[in-house]
Amino acid sequence: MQKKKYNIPVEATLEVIGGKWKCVILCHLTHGKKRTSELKRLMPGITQKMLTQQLRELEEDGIIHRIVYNQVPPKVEYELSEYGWSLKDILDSLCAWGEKHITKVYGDKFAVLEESVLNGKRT
Amino acid sequence: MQKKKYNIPVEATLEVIGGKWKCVILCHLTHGKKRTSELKRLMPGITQKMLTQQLRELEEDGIIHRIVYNQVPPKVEYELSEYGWSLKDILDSLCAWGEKHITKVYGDKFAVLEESVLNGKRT
DNA sequence: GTTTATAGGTACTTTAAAGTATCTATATTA
DNA sequence: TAATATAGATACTTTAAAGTACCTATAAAC
Repeated sequence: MQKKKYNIPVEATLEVIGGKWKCVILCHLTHGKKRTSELKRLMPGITQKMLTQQLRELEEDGIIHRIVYNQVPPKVEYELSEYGWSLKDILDSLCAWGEKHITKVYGDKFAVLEESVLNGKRT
Repeated sequence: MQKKKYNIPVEATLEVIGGKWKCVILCHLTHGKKRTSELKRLMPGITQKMLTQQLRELEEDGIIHRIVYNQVPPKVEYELSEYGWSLKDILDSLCAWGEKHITKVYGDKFAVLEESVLNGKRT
């Protein structure tokens, strides 16, 4: 494997957990293994395609494990790998900062979680 | 200000420090205030436009301060605000994980940092 | 025999992110 | 007088990320 050159180590981290969805997926997985349909419910804004795409990439990077049950209808579960668990502190602090930030900006403990307005734009 | 709805707090964090450059800029600023030209040197892959654009956004979000010296040629410095410093732990752990990941994947302590190959593609 | 649930594939399109090129200002230096 | 350094603006283009629509399989339930 050729060496990738980074100008600063954080670039390597972002290559693995960067993007719109990966941190969100991983945060959910820190609360235990989840099957595909659960993840979809937890992330109402994600599409089927993006979900599987991101899961595949995380799997390739060794961050999560994919557990396939041989049954119909299909059942697949995802869980953090041991390597994925090494991201726990990062994920927790990202979540914690987000909570505080929401409080600071919007005044409330937490901006209302409604199943509407899932398109990522301010209402 | 209307309330933005997040499905999980980490989304709020990503809104502030997500994207290709912001974490990199902020990591550099954790080592002290930097003027524009310094940041450009530290991030050989970034363009003038992206640099100022990201700096503006970070400033708007209250993460950094822009200090303008009234002289010619112009001198402008950027530093983390107090609020920005609240991201210190996140930034440090992102960097630390990146270092370990590079070691794991590429075997070396650190993939060679060369000023070439800055286009973000594997060589 | 049609519908349901589950997990996913794939081609195509749209949108957002990022990059390129060219422009500004002005005191100082050569 | 022309070049230099610095920080930035702006219009435009390219590329990458994300989204849409439609397709597969199969056992069980209705």
